[in-house]
Amino acid sequence: MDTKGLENETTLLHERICSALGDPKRILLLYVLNEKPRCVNDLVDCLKSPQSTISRHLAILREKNLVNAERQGMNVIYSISDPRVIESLDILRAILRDQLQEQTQILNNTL
Amino acid sequence: MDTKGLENETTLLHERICSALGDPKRILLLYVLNEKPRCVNDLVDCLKSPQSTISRHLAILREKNLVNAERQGMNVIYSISDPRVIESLDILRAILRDQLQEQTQILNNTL
DNA sequence: CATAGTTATTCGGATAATCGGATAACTAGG
DNA sequence: CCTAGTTATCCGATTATCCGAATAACTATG
Repeated sequence: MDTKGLENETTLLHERICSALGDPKRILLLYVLNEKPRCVNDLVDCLKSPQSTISRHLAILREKNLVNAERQGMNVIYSISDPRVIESLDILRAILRDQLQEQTQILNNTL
Repeated sequence: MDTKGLENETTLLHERICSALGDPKRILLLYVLNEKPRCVNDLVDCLKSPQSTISRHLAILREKNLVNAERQGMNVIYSISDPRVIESLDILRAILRDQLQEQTQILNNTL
């Protein structure tokens, strides 16, 4: 098999997208922003984390083009740039749900 | 909004699934295994990485229940346990493809 | 232009992830 | 049982990531 081309592509996929999903707060940010666009301060309130932390995570999501940042007066409004990211995460969420269900099933059978 | 429940879920999602996708070699492993089940040695040849590295990554994918391991004689055959992981990755790949296309588009317009 | 509000960046320290060689554990075959 | 082949784990070292306080940069308003 042509592992060469596939390897290049997966490396790129990781660098440009997956690495951004490698932190729980960034995943949460994406879901919160999926509800509606918000400014940084709102996100600070939502996630109850220091502003520098939020801003840094937003910078990473911005680098990967997963969110848009639009200045409105003093605020910068962040929004999801591609809803397919949520679609993708939702699939993983469904996998997790089934895994958990399977585990409790096994637990119930052994009792 | 109920950030509490969402936060718990995203934390779990990260711990149990997304963290496994946080390494380019593991992503590649998933795609290679998606073609067909393979034993560790085959994967070592495919990825051209030391056996200990491959085995460690496989252990992580196993922990997260993203791959199955089945002993067959001297070999351990690994396979994808849930094709939806690939489905999810393919969506991210599509996003990446569009991003790249958009970038080259911009590049062409400025020339 | 001084000030207050908002956001971005810098910084050092702490934690976690990854690597590959070495070794151990396991399995089949002679 | 001894050996060869396969896979898993251990280990130290390197590298990467994350954190939050402090600070800088930017924006509107008086």
